[in-house]
Amino acid sequence: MIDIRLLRDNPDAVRASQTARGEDTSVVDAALAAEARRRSSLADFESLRAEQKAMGKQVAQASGEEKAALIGRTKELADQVKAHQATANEAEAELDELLYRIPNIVEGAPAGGEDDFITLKTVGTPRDFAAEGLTPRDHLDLGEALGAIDTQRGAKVSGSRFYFLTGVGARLELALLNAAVDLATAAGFTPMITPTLVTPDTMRGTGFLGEHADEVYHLERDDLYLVGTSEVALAGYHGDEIIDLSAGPKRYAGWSACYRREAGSHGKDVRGIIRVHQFHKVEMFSYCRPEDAEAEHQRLLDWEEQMLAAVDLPYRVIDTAAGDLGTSAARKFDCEAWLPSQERYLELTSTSNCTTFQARRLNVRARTENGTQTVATLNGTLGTTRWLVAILENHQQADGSVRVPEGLRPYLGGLEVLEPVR
RNA sequence: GGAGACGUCGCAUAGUCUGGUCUAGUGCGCCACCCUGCUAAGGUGGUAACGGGGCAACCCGUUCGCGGGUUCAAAUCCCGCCGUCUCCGCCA
Repeated sequence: MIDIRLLRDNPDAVRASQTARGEDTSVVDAALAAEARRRSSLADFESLRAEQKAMGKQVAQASGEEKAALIGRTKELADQVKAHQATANEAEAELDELLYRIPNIVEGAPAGGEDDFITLKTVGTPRDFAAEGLTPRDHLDLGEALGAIDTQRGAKVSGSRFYFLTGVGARLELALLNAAVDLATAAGFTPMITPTLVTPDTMRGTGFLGEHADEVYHLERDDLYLVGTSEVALAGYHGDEIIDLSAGPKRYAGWSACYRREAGSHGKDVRGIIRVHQFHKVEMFSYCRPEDAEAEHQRLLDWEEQMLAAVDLPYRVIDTAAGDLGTSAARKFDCEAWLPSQERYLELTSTSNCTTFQARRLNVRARTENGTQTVATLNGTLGTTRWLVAILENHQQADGSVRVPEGLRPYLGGLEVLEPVR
């Protein structure tokens, strides 16, 4: 939720943000009008309520006929109070509904849609397979030969977009995620294993029940949602709290399964484990003061790049365009690794600066010199199942084996090469 | 699944039976000042959040787990929900 004061003081900034995202600006005026209605109706209610309370005190002290007369008068007042309270509540709900439809204010992201990103840098050079006289095999070919990935049985057991990681595949994922947890721990993050089922309030607070509600699994009988990322649980972690940021940002590294319905992506990335309904992820999450958020965003990006370096992948960093930002994000950087089999870049990490947007709805504040202040939240990826795709493809060798990147070897008992089993 | 107890301003607790004197008391902690040659102890005052108004001092409203209801008036009475704990049952 955006800051109502910003809307009031500088509606043009909100309009500009909406325009950059390619979204409707009329909601801004509607929200302004609702805010004015809320304030006036609230003022009406409050003055009546004050009067009622004052008279209540007289009633308490009076007795006999005097009391009966007073009660007669206060009855009428009580009805008025009730009516005005109802009006004020309606105005409040109306404003809330409108505010909820305004995504976070864009901060520095390029305007436009999905294709209008800016490439900030490119790191490493994609292998020249042609020069090596090789046609790169895709991750599923490799994974099946290594006995690492089984999508056939995944589909048999759970349907399309499900898979088994088997043998060395399972070990490789654990190695990657453990390396991510270790990197995060060394950087001062608190490792966390989080709930993957959350309440509607938690899900709504993180902004995932807006436009992207279709992406989220919902358990009807229990009214719980399966999270698409541990960001959800970590954002809710300090919900309704006043936290202490005097010693710097609070940083958590969440390890969890993630669930996505992938509605609307039929026919896209159907092969292998690029786009699946369930995967694992280590996610960085940071609570910090709003004035520190931009610098923290850079730090998260830096840790992501350290992780990519550890698995030795060529990648580029892009500054996502406004129209491609999530509801909660003010700015987003993605790291995309080169995918040899498709000769394109594939998103491996994504770090968002949500400024105060999530924290406002979740009611997370910090104490400052002048009272409390809504904090900023940020998140970023340190490792996911999808990384295996890029690791297998980029480190494949002519004989079908796969070189284990240096950074993962300690997590695989020193194993240097994954050998085909057939 | 069954039964019971509980949920109050950072923590602990009073208040709920018997609605108005609750502007929610007290202790601890914390902050400021005072006193005391150190330390300990003591004294005085302050110490929730959110919203609205005001240059400001300050004023008003909301919040006693959440949501409804009764009433002129609800921390207090009624209903529903959530959470915590204890016991029983069932299952691993």
